[in-house]
Amino acid sequence: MPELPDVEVFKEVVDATSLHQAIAHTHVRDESLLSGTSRQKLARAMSGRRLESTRRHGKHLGVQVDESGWLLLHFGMTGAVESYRDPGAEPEYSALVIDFEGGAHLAFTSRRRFGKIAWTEDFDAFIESEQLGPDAFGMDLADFRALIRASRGGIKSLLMSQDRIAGLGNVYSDEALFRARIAPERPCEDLSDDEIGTLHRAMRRVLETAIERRADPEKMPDSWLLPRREKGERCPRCGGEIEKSSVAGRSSWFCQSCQR
DNA sequence: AGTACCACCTGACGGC
DNA sequence: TGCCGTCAGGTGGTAC
Repeated sequence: MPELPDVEVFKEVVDATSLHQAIAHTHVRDESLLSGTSRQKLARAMSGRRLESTRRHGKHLGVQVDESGWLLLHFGMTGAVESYRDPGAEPEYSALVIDFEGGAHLAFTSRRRFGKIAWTEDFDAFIESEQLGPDAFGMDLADFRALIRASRGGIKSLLMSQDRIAGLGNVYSDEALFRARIAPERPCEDLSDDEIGTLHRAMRRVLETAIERRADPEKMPDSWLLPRREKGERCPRCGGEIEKSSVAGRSSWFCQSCQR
């Protein structure tokens, strides 16, 4: 689930609920998610300190812990952050729980356990070491055009390549392509400058709208593809049948007649 | 460089 | 009801 809009919403949750309170305890519930750090290291880095700010890059969320460093969260295919006050309300599948003085709690969950928890002293260096491309939102048209012009493969495959452009996953790359009326398997080199411009605008619009609507699939506009990713569904534009095929190893949904 | 396939892990859903 | 196969919005390794 968590692509750029979802992670942006998680960032807002942390910002609204969990900053500037002293950390009483950090509980690592699932050690297997720790990457390059340990239970002891995390506890030492975090206890008594405060969460000061957050940053998002693509699908990664960074939470700054005083001057000491950054807690880095990646959500995999299932995962979320949740804030709550009643200790009995700890969510199922929590992998990391932070207790604050004053009674609030923040949980990072990972149902399928594809999530990742890391620690770094330098956020930008971490992003670089993960070989992530620029954040999809930070790419202006010139950057975006240069990226596509430098690529050979299919456009959807490129949009999902986190090392080239970070943040889009299967669903929102399908959505941007649907909006721009471009077929997912179109080779990058075939796209006209106009199409690249249209796709850039479509991508930004899709991400903005999804964030505004709290990344909740139920709340996406009727004109979108997202509510119709199912066999037998019809295109909201032309009424044609929405099709599914395997593109870049994932299930892609698209309209054969609108998208070229 | 780009892609295809498998693996990781757990749960939901449809078919029988 | 219950079992089984299939699929799920991410990523990493490997092989071509």
